[in-house]
Amino acid sequence: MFRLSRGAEYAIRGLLYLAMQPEGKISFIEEISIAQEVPKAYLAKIFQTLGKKGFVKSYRGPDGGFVLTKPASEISLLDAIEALEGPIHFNDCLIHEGYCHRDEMCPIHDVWMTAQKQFLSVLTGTNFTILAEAARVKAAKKTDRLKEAKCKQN
Amino acid sequence: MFRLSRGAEYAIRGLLYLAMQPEGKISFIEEISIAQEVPKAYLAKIFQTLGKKGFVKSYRGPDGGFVLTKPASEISLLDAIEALEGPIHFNDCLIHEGYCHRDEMCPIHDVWMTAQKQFLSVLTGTNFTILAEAARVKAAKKTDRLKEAKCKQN
DNA sequence: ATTAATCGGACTAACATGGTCTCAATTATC
DNA sequence: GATAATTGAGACCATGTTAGTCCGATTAAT
Ligand code: SF4
Ligand code: SF4
Repeated sequence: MFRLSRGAEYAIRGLLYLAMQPEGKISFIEEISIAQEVPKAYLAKIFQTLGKKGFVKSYRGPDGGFVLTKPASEISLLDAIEALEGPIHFNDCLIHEGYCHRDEMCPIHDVWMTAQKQFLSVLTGTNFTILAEAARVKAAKKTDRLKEAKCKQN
Repeated sequence: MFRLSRGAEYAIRGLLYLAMQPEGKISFIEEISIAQEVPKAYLAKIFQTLGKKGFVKSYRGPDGGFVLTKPASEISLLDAIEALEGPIHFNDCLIHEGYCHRDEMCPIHDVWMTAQKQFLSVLTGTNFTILAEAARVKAAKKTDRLKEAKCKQN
């Protein structure tokens, strides 16, 4: 179906939130879920798998929560997605050479290969510092637009 | 899940088969299903939707079967896939501008946009004459390899 | 009439998705 | 030490999608 799962989408939003916090600040699930508009219970489950995969560290008890375990620059968008969805293969024949016995005579195989390669390179080329920075820029632009609109009203 | 559905895979194989036949030759389901290793009954259903979408024309009765309605060069890989799976959107926010109200402040949105654009351009850039030609080249190479191997044995 | 093919749709089993809910464990604070 | 806030683990569930099968109706060539 070529569509990002909801779970992965939420994982990305969650990690992005952490990446935008001051270094080392502990954020708890409710805070993230409200800011990023993700169902709290679901987000909690997602962060558990994110924890198991080693992207976040958790603290229990009051004032507990989550922080990133690595610098945001070392977590790519692909990492986040694959943590939730598992490895990406556009078609079965891309799981490994010879998985589909038709691949050596199949002209479609190669198309999938290049398509997937390009796709993955976009996702690996984007990490969470880039995203956090882009978010700040976009937010600034948005407030600019709002100010401008207000100006015109007067 | 970012994976091609079985149905679309079969549709592509079926269309490729038709594209490789001499112009205007009628092929029937069983023939295609054997050549392309697709479950016959399933392929039959797939060809019905392919018919409704206007890619193939059908003839009933004995000696009936299917032919392409347009030149193979005018059917892109994307056409084939979307005929079976419906339109492709990597993420909900790509359905249309504003579908996700976060898109104007979301840094991830733009990444999906470029990723999807690239992906679609690969699929639209590949049509069934290209594929048919590539198939012939690959087949030739394969028989070459076999001959070579036989040579070495002696 | 027989036969070979598509047409149309009902039906199914298995799996994936997108959650919720509950209870247990941990820990800061009073 | 009691309380409260937080994560941890996992059972549970409703719904939708996938990948088919199967059957009876229709069409047309012989
Ligand atoms: S695209 Fe070709 S190689 Fe890949 S699964 Fe389909 S038939 Fe096999
Ligand atoms: S990527 Fe951003 S804009 Fe797209 S659906 Fe997720 S939050 Fe919305």
